[in-house]
This record gives sequence, C-alpha cells and structure tokens, in this order.
Amino acid sequence: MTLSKSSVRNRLLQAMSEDDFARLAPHLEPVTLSVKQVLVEANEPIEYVHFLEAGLASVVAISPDNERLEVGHIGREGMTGEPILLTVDYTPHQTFIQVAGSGLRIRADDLSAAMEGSPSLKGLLLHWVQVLMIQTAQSALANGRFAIQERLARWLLMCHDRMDGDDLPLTHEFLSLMLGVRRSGVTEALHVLEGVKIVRTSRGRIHLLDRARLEEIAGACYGLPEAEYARLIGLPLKN
Amino acid sequence: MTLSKSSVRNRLLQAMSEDDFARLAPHLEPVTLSVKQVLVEANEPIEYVHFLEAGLASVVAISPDNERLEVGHIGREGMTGEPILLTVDYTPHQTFIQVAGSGLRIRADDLSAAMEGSPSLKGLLLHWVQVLMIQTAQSALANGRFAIQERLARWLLMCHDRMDGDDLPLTHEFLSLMLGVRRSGVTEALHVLEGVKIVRTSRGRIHLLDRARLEEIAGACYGLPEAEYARLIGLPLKN
DNA sequence: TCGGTTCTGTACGAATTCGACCAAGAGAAT
DNA sequence: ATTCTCTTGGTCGAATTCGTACAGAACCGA
Repeated sequence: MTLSKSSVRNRLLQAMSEDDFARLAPHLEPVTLSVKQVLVEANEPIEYVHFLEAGLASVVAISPDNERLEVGHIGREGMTGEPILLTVDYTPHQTFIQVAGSGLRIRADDLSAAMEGSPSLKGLLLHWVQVLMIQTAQSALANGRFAIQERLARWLLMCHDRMDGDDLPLTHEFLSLMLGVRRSGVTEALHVLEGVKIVRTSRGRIHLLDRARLEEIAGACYGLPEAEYARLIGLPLKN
Repeated sequence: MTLSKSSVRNRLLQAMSEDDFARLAPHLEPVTLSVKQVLVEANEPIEYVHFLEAGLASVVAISPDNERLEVGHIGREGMTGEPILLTVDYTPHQTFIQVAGSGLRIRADDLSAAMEGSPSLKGLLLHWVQVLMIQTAQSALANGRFAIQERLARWLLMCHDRMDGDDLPLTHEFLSLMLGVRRSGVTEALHVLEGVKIVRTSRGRIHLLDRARLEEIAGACYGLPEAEYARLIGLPLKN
C-alpha cells in the first residue's frame, strides 16, 4: 500500500501534481527523526534525501578550524540533500535534526530517476533549491548587518513557521551555535523578549506568546525567503 | 562567424564539451561590461545571462530597509543569472559589475533551450549553482564568525583569483559595502596588511605583493568554495 | 589652472559582543 | 534521597566594531 498525497504533510509533496507524486510514492519510506541525527554527513555521499513531515533540520557550514554556523533551515516545507537535485553527490555541509520529528525518505538514485522523467517535478525541486539559496543569502545578510536581538527574533520566527504549536524545544547553547554568538548572549537577548512578554521560557523550551511583535523586532531581517517560497512553490510556507 | 571554444576565456565555457559549446556559440554575443553596470536587477525578469571573460561581478542581497551585502562573487570562472538555471525568472538579489571587463551574453530563453537538449550541459551548469551556494554559505560563515581582518583577506583573495594581474581596482568605500563594515574599518585593516608588506595601496588600487601570506591571514575563512569549484567543474578556479 | 568631487587618513567616545568564569537551578539516573 | 549532568543566570574586564566627523590628498573636468 503506497502513500496517498492527501495524507502527507510535507509541502513540497503537497505542491506537486498527482502524477509527480505517484512517481515518488513507491519509493518513499517513513522514518522517525531524532535530535542530532545526521541526515547528510559532510563530504560523504548522500544516500537518502528526506522530505520532512515534522521537526526541523539545519544545514551547517563547517570551517577547517571547526567553526560552525547554520546556513539552512529546513522543516516540512522542504527537503534535505539538495545537492542531489543539482546532480552533485556530496557536499562540505552537514545536515542534522534540530527538533525531533518524522519524514519520508527516498534513495537519491530513485529521486534522480524520477526527476529525469518529469520536467515538472524537476522544476518544482529546482525552485526549492532557489529558495534555499535565498535563505542562505539572507543568513549571510543577517550575520553581517544585524544585531543579536534581531537575528534571534528571525531564528525563532523561522523555527515557529515550521513547528506545530508555539513551543520551541531549544536550549540557549543550541541557539548560540546556530546564530554564531556566545551562549550568554542568547540568554540576554531572550531575557529582553521575555521582559516584554513576547516569549516565556523554561529549561529547554521557548514558548512564543506574541508572534506579531516578534516580527516587528526581527524587522527587515525576516521575511524575504518566506515570500519567495510562496511565490516559487505555490503554497505558503506556513499553513 | 561564430566563436571558437579555444578563444574564450570563461572557464565554464572551457569546461564544457565541444558539442555543448556548439549549442551555445551561435547565441553568444560579446559585450563590454563597465563598472556599476547592472546585469541582473532585483525583482525584474532576467533577460540575459552573462559568461564573464574578464572583470568581476557581485551578487548582493538587499534587505527591505536597504542594507546591502555581497552574497556572491563571479568572475570568468562563472556566469550571472543563476536563477535561470533553476527555471526561476527573477530574484530579489541584484548582480552588478564591480570591476570592469567583458563577457559573452546569451538570452535566457536560448540558454534554457540549450540546456533542455543536453543533460551534460545542464549538469555542468547545475554544478555551478552548487558552487555558488557553497560560496554564499561561506559568506554567511565569514560574516558570522570571522573578524574584519580575515574577511578582508578572503575578499582580496577571491578578487585576485578572478583578475589577471596583481592589481585590484577597489576603493575602501566599495570594500566596506561588500564586507558589511564601516569604511574606516577597511582602511585600518588595509593598513595592517600594508604594514607587513602584503599589499601596497594607492588611491583606488590595491596591489597584492605576497599572496601566500595573505592566505595565511585569511586562514579558514578562504578556500572551501574554491576547492569545490575544482571538484565540480573539473578545472581549477584560477589558472 | 582652478574648482569640485572622490578617496583616504585619522580621531573620539559609545555601543556591542566577546571570552572566561562561577553559582544556582532543574531534571535524570542510581 | 542523593548524586550527577545539563542548562541557565549572571558577572568581569577586554576586544572589536561602530558612528560620526573632519581635513588633507588625489584626481577630474572645465
């Protein structure tokens, strides 16, 4: 019994035609995804590509002296392993699970074969690559031109977009890695948000209370990749 | 009389098969490129794609409040207008000429058509997209984790890779825009390099004296995208 | 040659962020 | 209940970078 399109929650799968979905469905395999699980290892061949159904994955760049920084943010609106879409077998970046969830995986070969047979499928997935590029560029802009407060706000918004409720299971330590700042810098910035009741925090979790005001704080730092997603994929990133 | 492959200096054109080159050649049109010329305007349809032969172009992200920052760096190793390769018609980023030069332009439609007819051509150009993505990610990493001195070194190296001599025609003002720092910060960082005789500067020019030591200063900030270029395109980025 | 524009050198205090540290709290494991 | 580990709150001085300002130098066009 193969999957039906109406039962999947991944927005790329939802966005494709019945035909294209039918090409992939026989090869899709449900998997659960646990925190810190590595989906794409740096410099190792990509065997599976994952369409996320729930949870959150990060693409991180790793410098030779082991500095790390998030350069991509993927939830149920997207898929991991984008080099496969560009006929590239591996990448120096690593992709791993930040927030546990589930997904549908497919062998890279099977996906490539399906794309070869369907220009519309290929088009959709290449559009997804474009969204990822714009997202990465936005990260570069954020890191270069915006303060911690704004970057934190952006990150929380991106995370919230991809989660079901308003609870984000994140530690300060973890956020500091993603944002490329020191841990107590995250603590301080979160206290500011908590002080004006935009979030409420407890150990290992951040509860979002007022998304509208968080967007105000993020300001120009947030929104552009999300708008491009809607334009290019044809569905809003967040329900 | 169409172009011959041996006469072009663009490395993507050099890297493709005679067959693929022959598909493009009839549509390629030589153009000179002057400083500040816009090759891809933000949010406007991309009409032409440019294979650079000399000079340098930058892709910049523009935030709603008009902050700007370089997120891509393209010389004769590449081409502009990468959204076309992803079947995307326009992009929120702008691409313009930083260092005057020349190139071969082709109508976006003609390039798309040529790609449709040749998997190998499509593969090569998609590999180029991957290189650009890694470069953008590296910019994000650089902006987030490295100091001005290292970022400046990285930028000078990237520029030098794409120029013919050791003279880089760049103003401090311009570098400050690219790096996302204030102008006098660039002046100070350049003085450091000048003090140890890695560069010599004069109004509007930076003359590179000792590339090896500049690479040492850039450290982990430089090199990864360049290595991926060689791997994926099959030619070294710099001769 | 002159006047205007662009570019560079330099200075100042202010703001941000860092790095390193320690102590207290929360939860998990025994 | 006790111990251990992870997470958070908070501090310190130091380093980096900022914003702004101004003056002189180099270049350009008339």
